[in-house]
Amino acid sequence: MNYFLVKTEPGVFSIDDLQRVKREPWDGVRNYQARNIMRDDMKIGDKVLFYHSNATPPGVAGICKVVSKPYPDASQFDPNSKYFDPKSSPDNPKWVLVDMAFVQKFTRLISLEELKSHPELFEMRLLQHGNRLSVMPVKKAEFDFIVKLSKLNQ
DNA sequence: GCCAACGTTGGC
DNA sequence: GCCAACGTTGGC
Repeated sequence: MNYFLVKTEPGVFSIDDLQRVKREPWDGVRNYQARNIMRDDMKIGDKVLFYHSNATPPGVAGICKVVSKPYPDASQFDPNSKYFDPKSSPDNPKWVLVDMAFVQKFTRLISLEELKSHPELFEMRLLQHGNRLSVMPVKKAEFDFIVKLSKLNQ
């Protein structure tokens, strides 16, 4: 099993939204590196940290999991979507996604500040200065450590 | 709202 | 293929 982290702006789609709808196509990713990770590395059953970006504070809000194989992101073909890509076509889709399903909302948000305070997490891609990738791999040890943090009172 | 860090685009 | 201009991300 592999582990990952995905970013989302809670004003657009939050962990509460995922809990409500249970399952969601992870659409709108328009970065080749992030796409390749979804397409090539994510397998059904993989666990994913659900990160709230552009939030106050930003941080890991819970866990979701991969529940589909990669398939074309429908929003790329929709001229009314903000994710429309005129250079893509159904014959030759540029963008793929996987479906994510709700697993758990943490009882408390693990803020970016708190993540930065733990040497065990210093190597996380998320914490590297200037990192903007919205889909990234996470080490099992890092994943487990963050889950453990979520169970502490602070 | 600012700005650093990048990724993308397009002229040449 | 280079590279300047531009756009986006995301913390602060």
